[in-house]
Amino acid sequence: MATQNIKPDQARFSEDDVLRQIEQAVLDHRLTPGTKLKEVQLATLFGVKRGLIRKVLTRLAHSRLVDQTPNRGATVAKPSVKEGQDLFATRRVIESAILETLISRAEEQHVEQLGRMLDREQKAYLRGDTERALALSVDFHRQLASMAGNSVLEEYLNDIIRRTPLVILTHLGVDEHNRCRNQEHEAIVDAIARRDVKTAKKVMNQHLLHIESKIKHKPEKPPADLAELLRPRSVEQPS
Amino acid sequence: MATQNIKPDQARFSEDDVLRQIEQAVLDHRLTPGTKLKEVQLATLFGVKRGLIRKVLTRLAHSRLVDQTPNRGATVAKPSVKEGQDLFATRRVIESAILETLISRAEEQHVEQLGRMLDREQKAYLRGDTERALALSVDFHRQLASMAGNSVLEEYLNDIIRRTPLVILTHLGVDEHNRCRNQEHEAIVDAIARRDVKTAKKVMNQHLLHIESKIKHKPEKPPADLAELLRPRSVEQPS
DNA sequence: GATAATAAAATTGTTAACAATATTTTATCA
DNA sequence: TGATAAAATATTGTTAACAATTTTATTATC
Repeated sequence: MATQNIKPDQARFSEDDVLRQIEQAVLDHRLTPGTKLKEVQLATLFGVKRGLIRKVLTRLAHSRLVDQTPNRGATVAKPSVKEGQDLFATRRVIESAILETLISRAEEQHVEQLGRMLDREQKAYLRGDTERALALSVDFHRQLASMAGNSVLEEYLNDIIRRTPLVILTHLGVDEHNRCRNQEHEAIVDAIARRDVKTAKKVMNQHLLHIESKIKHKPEKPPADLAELLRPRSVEQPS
Repeated sequence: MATQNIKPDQARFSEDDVLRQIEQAVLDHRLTPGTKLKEVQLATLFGVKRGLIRKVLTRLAHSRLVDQTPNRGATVAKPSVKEGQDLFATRRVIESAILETLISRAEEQHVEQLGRMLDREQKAYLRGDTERALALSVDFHRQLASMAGNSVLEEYLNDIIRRTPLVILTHLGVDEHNRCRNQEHEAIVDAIARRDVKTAKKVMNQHLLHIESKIKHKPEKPPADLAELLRPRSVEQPS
Protein backbone atom coordinates (compact mmCIF):
# COMPACT_ATOMS: atom_id res chain seq x y z
CA MET A 1 0.00 0.00 0.00
CA ALA A 2 2.73 2.39 0.95
CA THR A 3 4.71 1.65 -2.21
CA GLN A 4 1.69 2.37 -4.32
CA ASN A 5 1.41 5.84 -2.86
CA ILE A 6 4.89 6.92 -3.77
CA LYS A 7 4.72 10.19 -5.63
CA PRO A 8 6.01 9.91 -9.15
CA ASP A 9 8.67 12.50 -8.61
CA GLN A 10 10.16 10.43 -5.80
CA ALA A 11 10.26 7.19 -7.71
CA ARG A 12 13.44 5.70 -9.04
CA PHE A 13 13.17 5.25 -12.78
CA SER A 14 15.17 2.90 -14.94
CA GLU A 15 16.74 4.03 -18.16
CA ASP A 16 13.98 2.42 -20.19
CA ASP A 17 11.32 4.02 -17.99
CA VAL A 18 12.72 7.48 -18.60
CA LEU A 19 13.02 6.80 -22.31
CA ARG A 20 9.42 5.67 -22.48
CA GLN A 21 8.21 8.67 -20.50
CA ILE A 22 9.85 11.12 -22.83
CA GLU A 23 8.61 9.27 -25.90
CA GLN A 24 5.11 9.29 -24.47
CA ALA A 25 5.35 13.02 -23.75
CA VAL A 26 6.14 13.61 -27.41
CA LEU A 27 3.26 11.39 -28.48
CA ASP A 28 0.86 13.24 -26.16
CA HIS A 29 1.96 16.57 -27.60
CA ARG A 30 3.22 17.58 -24.13
CA LEU A 31 6.69 17.97 -25.56
CA THR A 32 6.75 20.02 -28.70
CA PRO A 33 9.41 20.42 -31.36
CA GLY A 34 12.19 22.76 -30.36
CA THR A 35 11.73 22.23 -26.64
CA LYS A 36 15.04 22.26 -24.80
CA LEU A 37 15.80 19.14 -22.75
CA LYS A 38 18.21 20.07 -19.99
CA GLU A 39 20.06 17.21 -18.40
CA VAL A 40 20.14 18.45 -14.82
CA GLN A 41 16.50 19.40 -14.89
CA LEU A 42 15.47 16.03 -16.30
CA ALA A 43 17.64 14.23 -13.76
CA THR A 44 15.92 16.13 -10.97
CA LEU A 45 12.45 15.56 -12.38
CA PHE A 46 12.95 11.83 -12.72
CA GLY A 47 14.99 11.41 -9.56
CA VAL A 48 17.94 9.88 -11.38
CA LYS A 49 21.57 10.74 -11.94
CA ARG A 50 22.64 12.83 -14.87
CA GLY A 51 24.51 9.92 -16.42
CA LEU A 52 21.28 8.04 -16.97
CA ILE A 53 19.70 11.05 -18.65
CA ARG A 54 22.68 11.33 -20.95
CA LYS A 55 22.20 7.72 -22.01
CA VAL A 56 18.53 8.32 -22.69
CA LEU A 57 19.23 11.43 -24.72
CA THR A 58 21.81 9.52 -26.73
CA ARG A 59 19.22 6.92 -27.58
CA LEU A 60 16.56 9.49 -28.39
CA ALA A 61 18.97 11.33 -30.63
CA HIS A 62 19.88 8.10 -32.38
CA SER A 63 16.18 7.63 -33.12
CA ARG A 64 15.86 11.16 -34.39
CA LEU A 65 13.31 12.21 -31.81
CA VAL A 66 15.86 14.60 -30.38
CA ASP A 67 18.49 16.86 -31.91
CA GLN A 68 21.78 16.94 -30.02
CA THR A 69 24.24 19.73 -30.73
CA PRO A 70 27.71 19.71 -29.11
CA ASN A 71 27.88 22.02 -26.08
CA ARG A 72 24.32 23.19 -26.63
CA GLY A 73 22.40 20.23 -25.41
CA ALA A 74 19.33 18.45 -26.70
CA THR A 75 16.08 19.74 -28.12
CA VAL A 76 13.00 17.92 -29.33
CA ALA A 77 13.48 17.45 -33.04
CA LYS A 78 11.93 19.70 -35.66
CA PRO A 79 11.65 17.78 -38.88
CA SER A 80 11.88 19.68 -42.14
CA VAL A 81 9.00 19.75 -44.60
CA LYS A 82 10.82 17.23 -46.77
CA GLU A 83 11.43 14.93 -43.85
CA GLY A 84 7.76 15.15 -42.93
CA GLN A 85 6.68 14.24 -46.41
CA ASP A 86 9.17 11.39 -46.57
CA LEU A 87 7.96 10.08 -43.24
CA PHE A 88 4.34 10.01 -44.32
CA ALA A 89 5.17 8.47 -47.66
CA THR A 90 7.12 5.78 -45.86
CA ARG A 91 4.29 5.33 -43.43
CA ARG A 92 2.00 4.52 -46.32
CA VAL A 93 4.45 1.87 -47.50
CA ILE A 94 4.82 0.30 -44.07
CA GLU A 95 1.13 0.38 -43.14
CA SER A 96 0.19 -1.14 -46.48
CA ALA A 97 2.68 -3.96 -45.98
CA ILE A 98 1.31 -4.53 -42.50
CA LEU A 99 -2.23 -4.78 -43.82
CA GLU A 100 -1.18 -7.25 -46.51
CA THR A 101 0.62 -9.40 -43.99
CA LEU A 102 -2.18 -9.17 -41.46
CA ILE A 103 -4.90 -10.06 -43.91
CA SER A 104 -2.94 -13.10 -45.06
CA ARG A 105 -3.00 -14.44 -41.50
CA ALA A 106 -5.93 -12.76 -39.78
CA GLU A 107 -8.25 -14.83 -37.60
CA GLU A 108 -11.71 -14.16 -36.25
CA GLN A 109 -10.39 -13.13 -32.86
CA HIS A 110 -8.16 -10.51 -34.42
CA VAL A 111 -11.09 -8.83 -36.08
CA GLU A 112 -13.11 -8.98 -32.88
CA GLN A 113 -10.33 -7.43 -30.88
CA LEU A 114 -9.95 -4.62 -33.39
CA GLY A 115 -13.70 -4.06 -33.22
CA ARG A 116 -13.54 -3.71 -29.45
CA MET A 117 -10.73 -1.23 -29.77
CA LEU A 118 -12.78 0.87 -32.13
CA ASP A 119 -15.72 0.83 -29.74
CA ARG A 120 -13.51 2.21 -27.02
CA GLU A 121 -12.09 4.81 -29.34
CA GLN A 122 -15.54 5.93 -30.46
CA LYS A 123 -16.77 6.18 -26.89
CA ALA A 124 -13.82 8.32 -25.92
CA TYR A 125 -14.56 10.68 -28.79
CA LEU A 126 -18.22 10.86 -27.84
CA ARG A 127 -17.51 11.80 -24.25
CA GLY A 128 -15.02 14.41 -25.38
CA ASP A 129 -12.02 12.66 -23.91
CA THR A 130 -9.71 13.64 -26.73
CA GLU A 131 -6.53 12.58 -24.98
CA ARG A 132 -7.82 9.08 -24.46
CA ALA A 133 -9.19 8.94 -27.99
CA LEU A 134 -5.83 9.94 -29.39
CA ALA A 135 -4.08 7.24 -27.40
CA LEU A 136 -6.56 4.60 -28.56
CA SER A 137 -6.19 5.80 -32.09
CA VAL A 138 -2.45 5.33 -31.94
CA ASP A 139 -2.91 1.94 -30.31
CA PHE A 140 -5.08 0.88 -33.22
CA HIS A 141 -2.18 1.25 -35.61
CA ARG A 142 0.17 -0.46 -33.21
CA GLN A 143 -2.21 -3.35 -32.88
CA LEU A 144 -2.42 -3.84 -36.61
CA ALA A 145 1.36 -4.14 -36.69
CA SER A 146 1.45 -6.48 -33.74
CA MET A 147 -1.17 -8.75 -35.27
CA ALA A 148 0.66 -8.81 -38.59
CA GLY A 149 3.44 -10.62 -36.77
CA ASN A 150 6.47 -9.17 -38.55
CA SER A 151 8.65 -7.75 -35.80
CA VAL A 152 10.73 -5.57 -38.12
CA LEU A 153 7.70 -3.94 -39.72
CA GLU A 154 6.32 -3.44 -36.23
CA GLU A 155 9.52 -1.84 -35.09
CA TYR A 156 9.55 0.56 -38.00
CA LEU A 157 5.91 1.45 -37.56
CA ASN A 158 6.50 2.22 -33.89
CA ASP A 159 9.40 4.41 -34.91
CA ILE A 160 7.18 6.24 -37.37
CA ILE A 161 4.40 6.62 -34.82
CA ARG A 162 6.83 8.21 -32.37
CA ARG A 163 8.05 10.67 -35.00
CA THR A 164 4.70 11.57 -36.53
CA PRO A 165 3.68 14.10 -33.85
CA LEU A 166 6.91 16.00 -34.50
CA VAL A 167 5.93 16.50 -38.10
CA ILE A 168 2.38 17.43 -37.27
CA LEU A 169 3.28 19.88 -34.52
CA THR A 170 6.12 21.43 -36.48
CA HIS A 171 4.17 21.98 -39.63
CA LEU A 172 0.47 21.78 -38.90
CA GLY A 173 -0.12 22.64 -35.27
CA VAL A 174 -2.56 21.03 -32.88
CA ASP A 175 -5.84 20.72 -34.69
CA GLU A 176 -8.67 18.27 -34.52
CA HIS A 177 -8.43 17.76 -38.24
CA ASN A 178 -4.85 16.51 -38.12
CA ARG A 179 -5.72 13.29 -36.38
CA CYS A 180 -7.02 9.90 -37.27
CA ARG A 181 -10.66 9.76 -38.17
CA ASN A 182 -12.56 7.00 -36.50
CA GLN A 183 -14.69 6.05 -39.45
CA GLU A 184 -11.63 5.34 -41.50
CA HIS A 185 -10.43 2.94 -38.83
CA GLU A 186 -13.81 1.24 -39.07
CA ALA A 187 -13.58 0.94 -42.84
CA ILE A 188 -10.13 -0.61 -42.47
CA VAL A 189 -11.33 -3.20 -39.98
CA ASP A 190 -14.29 -3.97 -42.23
CA ALA A 191 -11.96 -4.56 -45.16
CA ILE A 192 -9.74 -6.76 -43.01
CA ALA A 193 -12.75 -8.84 -41.98
CA ARG A 194 -13.61 -9.32 -45.64
CA ARG A 195 -9.94 -9.96 -46.44
CA ASP A 196 -10.13 -7.20 -48.96
CA VAL A 197 -6.48 -6.11 -49.23
CA LYS A 198 -7.09 -3.59 -51.96
CA THR A 199 -9.74 -1.67 -50.07
CA ALA A 200 -7.88 -1.84 -46.80
CA LYS A 201 -4.82 -0.32 -48.40
CA LYS A 202 -6.83 2.27 -50.24
CA VAL A 203 -8.57 3.48 -47.10
CA MET A 204 -5.31 3.50 -45.17
CA ASN A 205 -3.68 5.60 -47.85
CA GLN A 206 -6.54 8.07 -47.79
CA HIS A 207 -6.38 8.01 -44.01
CA LEU A 208 -2.77 9.11 -44.08
CA LEU A 209 -2.98 11.38 -47.09
CA HIS A 210 -5.63 13.53 -45.49
CA ILE A 211 -2.97 14.66 -43.04
CA GLU A 212 0.04 14.42 -45.29
CA SER A 213 -1.27 16.66 -47.99
CA LYS A 214 -1.28 19.56 -45.56
CA ILE A 215 2.41 19.44 -44.72
CA LYS A 216 3.45 22.73 -46.23
CA HIS A 217 2.66 25.35 -43.65
CA LYS A 218 4.83 26.29 -40.74
CA PRO A 219 2.88 27.69 -37.81
CA GLU A 220 5.10 28.54 -34.88
CA LYS A 221 4.23 27.71 -31.31
CA PRO A 222 5.93 29.11 -28.20
CA PRO A 223 7.86 26.63 -26.03
CA ALA A 224 5.99 25.55 -22.93
CA ASP A 225 7.23 25.12 -19.40
CA LEU A 226 9.25 21.95 -19.38
CA ALA A 227 8.81 20.99 -15.75
CA GLU A 228 5.06 21.19 -15.98
CA LEU A 229 4.76 19.26 -19.17
CA LEU A 230 7.18 16.53 -18.37
CA ARG A 231 6.19 15.86 -14.81
CA PRO A 232 6.80 12.13 -14.46
CA ARG A 233 3.82 9.90 -14.36
CA SER A 234 3.64 6.59 -12.62
CA VAL A 235 5.15 3.82 -14.66
CA GLU A 236 2.29 1.86 -16.13
CA GLN A 237 2.36 -1.64 -17.44
CA PRO A 238 1.26 -1.99 -21.05
CA SER A 239 -2.19 -3.50 -21.40
CA MET B 1 52.44 14.78 -43.81
CA ALA B 2 53.14 13.67 -40.27
CA THR B 3 49.44 13.59 -39.42
CA GLN B 4 48.71 11.45 -42.43
CA ASN B 5 51.12 8.81 -41.24
CA ILE B 6 49.57 8.34 -37.87
CA LYS B 7 48.93 4.66 -37.30
CA PRO B 8 45.26 3.86 -36.92
CA ASP B 9 45.72 2.46 -33.45
CA GLN B 10 47.17 5.77 -32.30
CA ALA B 11 44.50 7.98 -33.80
CA ARG B 12 41.86 9.67 -31.73
CA PHE B 13 38.46 8.58 -32.94
CA SER B 14 35.20 10.40 -32.44
CA GLU B 15 32.11 8.62 -31.22
CA ASP B 16 30.69 8.51 -34.72
CA ASP B 17 33.97 7.17 -36.11
CA VAL B 18 33.96 4.29 -33.66
CA LEU B 19 30.32 3.56 -34.38
CA ARG B 20 30.98 3.48 -38.09
CA GLN B 21 34.02 1.24 -37.69
CA ILE B 22 32.09 -1.34 -35.74
CA GLU B 23 29.18 -1.23 -38.15
CA GLN B 24 31.57 -1.69 -41.03
CA ALA B 25 33.22 -4.63 -39.29
CA VAL B 26 29.83 -6.30 -39.07
CA LEU B 27 29.13 -5.58 -42.71
CA ASP B 28 32.52 -7.02 -43.74
CA HIS B 29 31.81 -10.18 -41.76
CA ARG B 30 34.86 -9.43 -39.59
CA LEU B 31 32.57 -9.32 -36.58
CA THR B 32 30.30 -12.28 -36.38
CA PRO B 33 27.16 -12.89 -34.34
CA GLY B 34 27.87 -13.79 -30.74
CA THR B 35 31.23 -12.03 -30.61
CA LYS B 36 31.86 -10.43 -27.26
CA LEU B 37 32.57 -6.69 -27.34
CA LYS B 38 34.58 -5.79 -24.26
CA GLU B 39 34.61 -2.14 -23.33
CA VAL B 40 38.17 -1.85 -22.08
CA GLN B 41 39.53 -3.75 -25.04
CA LEU B 42 37.64 -1.61 -27.51
CA ALA B 43 38.72 1.54 -25.71
CA THR B 44 42.33 0.44 -26.02
CA LEU B 45 41.99 -0.56 -29.66
CA PHE B 46 40.46 2.74 -30.66
CA GLY B 47 42.56 4.89 -28.35
CA VAL B 48 39.55 6.38 -26.61
CA LYS B 49 38.14 6.44 -23.11
CA ARG B 50 35.77 3.78 -21.94
CA GLY B 51 32.92 6.31 -21.63
CA LEU B 52 32.89 6.82 -25.38
CA ILE B 53 32.75 3.10 -26.01
CA ARG B 54 29.80 2.82 -23.65
CA LYS B 55 27.96 5.47 -25.65
CA VAL B 56 28.68 3.65 -28.90
CA LEU B 57 27.51 0.34 -27.49
CA THR B 58 24.33 1.99 -26.28
CA ARG B 59 23.64 3.23 -29.76
CA LEU B 60 24.48 -0.10 -31.37
CA ALA B 61 22.21 -1.88 -28.94
CA HIS B 62 19.41 0.57 -29.68
CA SER B 63 19.80 -0.33 -33.35
CA ARG B 64 19.74 -4.03 -32.56
CA LEU B 65 23.18 -4.69 -33.96
CA VAL B 66 24.36 -5.55 -30.48
CA ASP B 67 22.79 -7.38 -27.57
CA GLN B 68 23.47 -5.79 -24.20
CA THR B 69 22.85 -7.83 -21.05
CA PRO B 70 23.22 -6.22 -17.59
CA ASN B 71 26.56 -7.09 -15.97
CA ARG B 72 27.52 -9.32 -18.86
CA GLY B 73 28.39 -6.78 -21.50
CA ALA B 74 27.69 -6.58 -25.19
CA THR B 75 27.80 -9.17 -27.92
CA VAL B 76 27.17 -8.89 -31.63
CA ALA B 77 23.51 -9.74 -32.11
CA LYS B 78 22.29 -13.16 -33.17
CA PRO B 79 18.91 -12.76 -34.77
CA SER B 80 16.43 -15.60 -34.48
CA VAL B 81 15.13 -17.42 -37.55
CA LYS B 82 11.87 -15.51 -37.28
CA GLU B 83 13.65 -12.19 -37.01
CA GLY B 84 15.71 -13.08 -40.06
CA GLN B 85 12.64 -13.91 -42.07
CA ASP B 86 10.91 -10.74 -40.92
CA LEU B 87 13.92 -8.68 -41.85
CA PHE B 88 14.09 -10.05 -45.38
CA ALA B 89 10.35 -9.73 -45.86
CA THR B 90 10.59 -6.12 -44.75
CA ARG B 91 13.56 -5.61 -47.01
CA ARG B 92 11.44 -6.64 -49.95
CA VAL B 93 8.85 -4.05 -48.97
CA ILE B 94 11.38 -1.27 -48.56
CA GLU B 95 13.43 -2.04 -51.67
CA SER B 96 10.26 -2.23 -53.76
CA ALA B 97 9.12 1.15 -52.47
CA ILE B 98 12.54 2.58 -53.24
CA LEU B 99 12.40 1.29 -56.79
CA GLU B 100 8.93 2.75 -57.29
CA THR B 101 10.04 6.12 -55.99
CA LEU B 102 13.27 6.06 -57.94
CA ILE B 103 11.66 5.14 -61.23
CA SER B 104 9.13 7.95 -60.84
CA ARG B 105 11.98 10.47 -60.67
CA ALA B 106 14.95 8.81 -62.36
CA GLU B 107 17.06 10.76 -64.82
CA GLU B 108 19.56 9.70 -67.45
CA GLN B 109 22.50 10.46 -65.18
CA HIS B 110 21.13 8.18 -62.47
CA VAL B 111 21.03 5.23 -64.83
CA GLU B 112 24.51 5.99 -66.08
CA GLN B 113 25.90 6.18 -62.58
CA LEU B 114 24.31 2.87 -61.67
CA GLY B 115 25.79 1.37 -64.81
CA ARG B 116 29.25 2.53 -63.81
CA MET B 117 28.79 1.03 -60.38
CA LEU B 118 27.89 -2.30 -61.91
CA ASP B 119 30.98 -2.20 -64.12
CA ARG B 120 33.14 -1.75 -61.07
CA GLU B 121 31.33 -4.51 -59.26
CA GLN B 122 31.73 -6.90 -62.16
CA LYS B 123 35.43 -6.15 -62.49
CA ALA B 124 35.98 -6.80 -58.81
CA TYR B 125 34.30 -10.20 -59.14
CA LEU B 126 36.36 -11.04 -62.20
CA ARG B 127 39.65 -10.30 -60.51
CA GLY B 128 38.57 -12.31 -57.49
CA ASP B 129 38.48 -9.36 -55.15
CA THR B 130 35.48 -10.62 -53.23
CA GLU B 131 35.75 -8.13 -50.43
CA ARG B 132 35.64 -5.23 -52.81
CA ALA B 133 32.84 -6.81 -54.80
CA LEU B 134 30.79 -7.26 -51.66
CA ALA B 135 31.27 -3.63 -50.70
CA LEU B 136 30.26 -2.45 -54.16
CA SER B 137 27.29 -4.73 -54.09
CA VAL B 138 26.10 -3.19 -50.85
CA ASP B 139 26.76 0.28 -52.22
CA PHE B 140 24.50 -0.52 -55.14
CA HIS B 141 21.53 -0.91 -52.86
CA ARG B 142 22.46 2.17 -50.90
CA GLN B 143 22.71 4.17 -54.09
CA LEU B 144 19.24 3.12 -55.19
CA ALA B 145 17.90 4.44 -51.90
CA SER B 146 19.88 7.64 -52.13
CA MET B 147 18.67 8.32 -55.63
CA ALA B 148 15.08 7.65 -54.67
CA GLY B 149 15.33 10.72 -52.46
CA ASN B 150 13.16 9.64 -49.54
CA SER B 151 15.38 10.03 -46.48
CA VAL B 152 13.24 7.85 -44.24
CA LEU B 153 13.19 4.94 -46.68
CA GLU B 154 16.94 5.41 -47.06
CA GLU B 155 17.42 5.35 -43.32
CA TYR B 156 15.45 2.14 -42.97
CA LEU B 157 17.26 0.49 -45.84
CA ASN B 158 20.60 1.36 -44.30
CA ASP B 159 19.39 -0.13 -41.04
CA ILE B 160 18.39 -3.29 -42.86
CA ILE B 161 21.69 -3.45 -44.73
CA ARG B 162 23.58 -3.25 -41.45
CA ARG B 163 21.53 -6.06 -39.94
CA THR B 164 21.45 -8.38 -42.94
CA PRO B 165 24.92 -9.88 -42.37
CA LEU B 166 23.87 -10.90 -38.87
CA VAL B 167 21.05 -12.97 -40.28
CA ILE B 168 23.19 -14.49 -42.99
CA LEU B 169 26.08 -15.36 -40.71
CA THR B 170 23.87 -16.64 -37.95
CA HIS B 171 21.79 -18.88 -40.12
CA LEU B 172 23.58 -19.48 -43.38
CA GLY B 173 27.28 -19.02 -42.90
CA VAL B 174 29.76 -17.41 -45.24
CA ASP B 175 29.06 -18.77 -48.65
CA GLU B 176 29.42 -17.35 -52.12
CA HIS B 177 25.82 -18.22 -52.82
CA ASN B 178 24.46 -16.06 -50.03
CA ARG B 179 25.38 -12.82 -51.66
CA CYS B 180 24.01 -10.53 -54.33
CA ARG B 181 24.33 -11.78 -57.85
CA ASN B 182 25.65 -9.26 -60.26
CA GLN B 183 23.36 -10.18 -63.13
CA GLU B 184 20.34 -9.43 -61.01
CA HIS B 185 21.70 -5.97 -60.32
CA GLU B 186 22.04 -5.52 -64.06
CA ALA B 187 18.50 -6.61 -64.70
CA ILE B 188 17.30 -4.13 -62.10
CA VAL B 189 19.19 -1.25 -63.70
CA ASP B 190 17.88 -2.27 -67.08
CA ALA B 191 14.32 -2.18 -65.77
CA ILE B 192 14.91 1.21 -64.17
CA ALA B 193 16.21 2.57 -67.49
CA ARG B 194 13.04 1.32 -69.16
CA ARG B 195 10.96 2.67 -66.27
CA ASP B 196 9.53 -0.78 -65.87
CA VAL B 197 8.46 -0.79 -62.20
CA LYS B 198 6.92 -4.21 -62.34
CA THR B 199 10.00 -5.96 -63.64
CA ALA B 200 12.33 -4.04 -61.37
CA LYS B 201 10.34 -5.10 -58.34
CA LYS B 202 10.05 -8.66 -59.55
CA VAL B 203 13.78 -9.05 -60.05
CA MET B 204 14.50 -7.38 -56.72
CA ASN B 205 12.14 -9.78 -54.97
CA GLN B 206 13.82 -12.76 -56.62
CA HIS B 207 17.17 -11.25 -55.76
CA LEU B 208 16.29 -11.20 -52.08
CA LEU B 209 14.27 -14.39 -52.01
CA HIS B 210 17.16 -16.46 -53.29
CA ILE B 211 18.87 -15.76 -49.98
CA GLU B 212 15.82 -15.53 -47.76
CA SER B 213 14.43 -18.92 -48.65
CA LYS B 214 17.47 -20.55 -47.08
CA ILE B 215 17.03 -19.07 -43.62
CA LYS B 216 16.32 -22.24 -41.73
CA HIS B 217 19.66 -23.78 -40.95
CA LYS B 218 21.90 -22.89 -38.05
CA PRO B 219 25.55 -23.59 -38.74
CA GLU B 220 27.76 -22.62 -35.82
CA LYS B 221 31.03 -20.82 -36.22
CA PRO B 222 33.70 -20.40 -33.55
CA PRO B 223 34.32 -16.85 -32.31
CA ALA B 224 37.37 -15.22 -33.79
CA ASP B 225 40.03 -13.13 -32.15
CA LEU B 226 38.48 -9.75 -31.54
CA ALA B 227 41.62 -7.66 -31.57
CA GLU B 228 42.66 -9.00 -34.92
CA LEU B 229 39.32 -8.59 -36.56
CA LEU B 230 38.50 -5.18 -35.26
CA ARG B 231 41.86 -3.56 -35.69
CA PRO B 232 40.91 0.03 -36.48
CA ARG B 233 41.29 1.17 -39.99
CA SER B 234 41.98 4.71 -41.08
CA VAL B 235 38.88 6.81 -41.17
CA GLU B 236 37.89 7.19 -44.78
CA GLN B 237 35.66 9.79 -46.28
CA PRO B 238 32.68 8.40 -48.15
CA SER B 239 33.11 8.64 -51.90
C1' DG C 1 42.18 -36.75 -12.68
C1' DA C 2 37.79 -34.63 -11.56
C1' DT C 3 35.21 -31.61 -8.84
C1' DA C 4 34.31 -28.02 -5.60
C1' DA C 5 35.71 -24.09 -3.14
C1' DT C 6 38.32 -20.03 -2.81
C1' DA C 7 40.95 -16.28 -4.46
C1' DA C 8 42.32 -13.24 -7.93
C1' DA C 9 41.57 -10.82 -12.00
C1' DA C 10 38.65 -8.85 -15.38
C1' DT C 11 34.69 -6.50 -16.69
C1' DT C 12 30.67 -3.78 -16.27
C1' DG C 13 28.02 -0.11 -13.74
C1' DT C 14 27.90 4.22 -11.26
C1' DT C 15 29.29 8.48 -9.42
C1' DA C 16 31.07 12.93 -8.15
C1' DA C 17 34.32 16.10 -9.40
C1' DC C 18 36.20 18.99 -12.50
C1' DA C 19 36.92 21.13 -17.21
C1' DA C 20 35.00 23.42 -21.02
C1' DT C 21 31.47 25.98 -23.07
C1' DA C 22 27.27 28.64 -23.34
C1' DT C 23 23.94 31.64 -21.34
C1' DT C 24 22.40 35.08 -18.22
C1' DT C 25 23.17 38.87 -15.27
C1' DT C 26 25.46 42.94 -13.88
C1' DA C 27 28.29 46.94 -14.48
C1' DT C 28 29.98 50.51 -17.23
C1' DC C 29 29.91 53.87 -20.74
C1' DA C 30 28.23 56.97 -24.27
C1' DT D 1 18.21 54.37 -22.45
C1' DG D 2 20.74 51.29 -25.24
C1' DA D 3 24.99 49.00 -26.29
C1' DT D 4 28.96 46.67 -24.85
C1' DA D 5 32.03 44.31 -21.80
C1' DA D 6 32.86 41.77 -17.74
C1' DA D 7 31.38 38.72 -14.21
C1' DA D 8 28.50 35.16 -12.54
C1' DT D 9 25.79 31.25 -13.28
C1' DA D 10 24.15 27.32 -15.71
C1' DT D 11 24.86 23.59 -18.67
C1' DT D 12 27.26 20.16 -21.19
C1' DG D 13 31.39 17.11 -21.70
C1' DT D 14 34.90 14.23 -19.70
C1' DT D 15 37.33 11.59 -16.47
C1' DA D 16 39.20 8.66 -12.90
C1' DA D 17 37.94 6.33 -9.04
C1' DC D 18 35.36 3.14 -6.90
C1' DA D 19 31.49 -0.34 -6.40
C1' DA D 20 29.30 -4.39 -8.04
C1' DT D 21 29.28 -8.41 -10.72
C1' DT D 22 31.21 -11.91 -13.56
C1' DT D 23 34.86 -14.71 -15.16
C1' DT D 24 39.11 -17.00 -14.71
C1' DA D 25 42.74 -19.06 -12.19
C1' DT D 26 44.34 -21.41 -8.32
C1' DT D 27 44.04 -24.44 -4.51
C1' DA D 28 42.10 -28.07 -1.83
C1' DT D 29 39.72 -32.31 -1.54
C1' DC D 30 38.26 -36.76 -2.92
